[in-house]
Amino acid sequence: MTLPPIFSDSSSDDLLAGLNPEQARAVEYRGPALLIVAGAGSGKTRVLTHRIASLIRSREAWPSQILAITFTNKAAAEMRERVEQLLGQAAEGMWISTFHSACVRILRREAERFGYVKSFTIYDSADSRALLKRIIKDLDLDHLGLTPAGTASRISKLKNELTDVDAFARSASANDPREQAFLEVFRRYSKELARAHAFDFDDLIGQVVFLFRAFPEVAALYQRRFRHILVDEYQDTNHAQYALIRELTRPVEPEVVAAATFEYAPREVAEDGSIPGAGLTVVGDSDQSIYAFRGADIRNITEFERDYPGAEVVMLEQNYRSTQNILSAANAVISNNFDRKAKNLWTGLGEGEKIVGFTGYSGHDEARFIADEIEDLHRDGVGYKDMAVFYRTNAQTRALEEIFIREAIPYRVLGGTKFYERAEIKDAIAYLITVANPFDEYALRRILNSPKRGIGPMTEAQLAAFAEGQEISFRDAMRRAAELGYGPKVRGSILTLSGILDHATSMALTAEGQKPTAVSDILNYILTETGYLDILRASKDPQDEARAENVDELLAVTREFSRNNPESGLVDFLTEVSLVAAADDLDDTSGTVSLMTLHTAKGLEYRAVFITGVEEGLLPHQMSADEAGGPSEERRLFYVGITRAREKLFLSLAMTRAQYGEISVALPSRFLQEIPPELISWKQSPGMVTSREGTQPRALNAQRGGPGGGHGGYSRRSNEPSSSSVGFRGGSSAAVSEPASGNMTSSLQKWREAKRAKAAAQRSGGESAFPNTILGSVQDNGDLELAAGDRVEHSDYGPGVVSAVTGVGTKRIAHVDFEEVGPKKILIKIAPITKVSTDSDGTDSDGTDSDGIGSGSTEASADAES
DNA sequence: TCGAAAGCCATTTTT
DNA sequence: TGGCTTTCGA
Repeated sequence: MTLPPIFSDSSSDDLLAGLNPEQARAVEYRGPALLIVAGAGSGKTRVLTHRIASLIRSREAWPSQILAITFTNKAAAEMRERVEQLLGQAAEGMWISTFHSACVRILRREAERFGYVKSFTIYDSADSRALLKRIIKDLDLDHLGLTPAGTASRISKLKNELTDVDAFARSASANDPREQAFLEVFRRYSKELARAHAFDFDDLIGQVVFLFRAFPEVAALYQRRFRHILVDEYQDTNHAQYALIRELTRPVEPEVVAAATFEYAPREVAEDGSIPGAGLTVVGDSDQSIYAFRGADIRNITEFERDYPGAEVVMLEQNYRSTQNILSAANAVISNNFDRKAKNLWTGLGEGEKIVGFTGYSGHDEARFIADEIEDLHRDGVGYKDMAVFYRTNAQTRALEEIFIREAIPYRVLGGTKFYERAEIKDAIAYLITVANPFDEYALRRILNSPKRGIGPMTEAQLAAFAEGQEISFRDAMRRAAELGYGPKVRGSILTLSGILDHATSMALTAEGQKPTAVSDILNYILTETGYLDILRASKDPQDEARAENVDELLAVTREFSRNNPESGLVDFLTEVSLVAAADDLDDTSGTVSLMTLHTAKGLEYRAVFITGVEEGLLPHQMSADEAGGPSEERRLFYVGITRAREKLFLSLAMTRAQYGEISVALPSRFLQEIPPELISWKQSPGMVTSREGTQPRALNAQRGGPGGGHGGYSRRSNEPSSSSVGFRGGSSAAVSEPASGNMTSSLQKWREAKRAKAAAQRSGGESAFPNTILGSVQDNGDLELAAGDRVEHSDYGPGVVSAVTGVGTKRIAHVDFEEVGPKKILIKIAPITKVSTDSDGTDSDGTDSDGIGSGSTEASADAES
């Protein structure tokens, strides 16, 4: 690689070139602790990489004395690359990785100190949950409201606080049966993990902290090694991670220095014989803290100056990413969080285009809008890879994907149902784990009968009992299956599998100094010998074909891995696989639109960003409503989403959304109203979609008839001038339980009156007829029963007679002949209608089943998803 | 032991 | 809506 001359200059000046004064200070400051408060898009990665390069170039640290912690592996790789670019050489020996990867590295080295094999298994959350499920079932404790997910999250929280079982047992109240039941599960869980030589995600951090505390001489190895520690996204660290950093930056006591034998040349030793603690740099932005649910403690960053007295603080407030309009929206939104330190991002990039808003009738409608805009942008020269679509929940991808496929828009979903979560992939991985870590009985049991080889639950239980009785491992029990008096078929199955595993294990063994066997060879051997692939391929289940392809894909992944890391073997592969993050499989060269959750979006940026589902109940999410700090965190999440956009930002929502096969109705998010209206140009505003009045506001996403009936805390703002000037707050409530019996003439008059009033209001309102506020709301008719002959009144179309009803459940569609506008089809559940009278003389409908396609008269609100 | 059918249930974000 | 578990029959 040829570098411009400036990069080979040994002076540090070029590292400051192009930086603003604050950034430069953050690069140059030398002292024990530095906090960089980096607003969104303020160039923190640049500052961090330049700082590392500066430390190395000035000889204040060797690359191997640098530890940089990032949030994802991708960010780590990128940072490494950028530092190497700055230095013009490979900066070998730098540890740039995530918390989890760094801890695994330490644990693998030190595992044997506390009785674990080096090849311990890493349990992801799904594995943990599966284990807990089993334990709860075994202990027969599910009646006390103990769910796998619930206990998993509670255990995770405890571990994040560095509370292990014993510590918890001390504080648990002895006379609360539920507490005791949980303790029992927790204890068993810890025991099973240890037995399987496995760590869960939280252990990876916590165990390192315990290790350091229990073995000061081990801690000293790392305290001595790392002279500078840099932590990115510090606002999302939890207590365990905080403690880990504290341990790593602790000075090494003189007596430990004296007693230790270090394998590297010692770092400088102070006069008193100690080794000073490492310098710490943390970077973060409390406005972007979005992982409190996972135990992140915002105080780690807000109280940094207290934790590290004398720490220098640098504020980066100039944004280099977004246009002013986008930034103003972001600032306006986040300023609604009361408990934050004021901070104002500014940009020199100019005003830019307005934010585009869109309100769809349904999730599909919204998706179609997005697809159209993406195509427009693409025609205007914006590459697909420069666009991203964000959503709050993974379930929202479905509608988007359907449209994207139909419109042939290349896209890629990050995270979500991950490749490694598929059953066939988990099976294959379980085989590899069984080979790597013979203690992991759960992996072994998973593949015992997969592919089907006639070893059912009965046989499995017998083997387990035999193993326990003989005090041997499950694996040994399999080897001695002949002693169990099975029929020839079962015995043969067990022994064959056992033999395959033994051989695979011998393949994986590598002599000292020898290159490890390629993972692909091991996997290929297993898949061939067990017939796993052949059986999938021969299956008549059409899904098995896809499964076989997935397994092939995994084989390709292993080959790729061996090619890229010829020095790495089976265990390294398994480690990498367990620690992939959603954002890691982002490929910048892919040329596809990226779809991801708002959480995954953190740290990324795109020229054009679509934030979808900006609705009450979704963003902010329902679940966050009664969590302490929940609404604030949701707002930060929205803020993170907004600030990912460089040039174009689209905010969209849907008035109805298919959820669990039901259609539910939503209100626009409160966050929308926090954005100054002049920043948004609505292609279709909520007001345009719900341009009707006189219906009961009702947030369908809120629990119907639920406690409080508070509609998810949404405070309606329909008393604002724009909507009250409509002047029609009709008494025609949507309370369908009391069908208004009325005479037609007067209701028609009333309707015309209302229509005039509304039109007048819109004329006088001009542009602001569709401001960024919410007019009315979508009506929910619940289970309104309609039949042919019924008279209804529609707030836009006026009175009409039902000619037929088709569809079922929430998707029932009424075919109505309106007096004013003729025949229309409307979705009963959400149409702004009221039943006026029931068909009394049994008028039968004609053309009962004329389908809506092609008739062109299907009202938009009937455009519901199926 | 296994497959199909039927009910049931949950649905936030993730290293 | 669909993924998952349970149930039932072979």
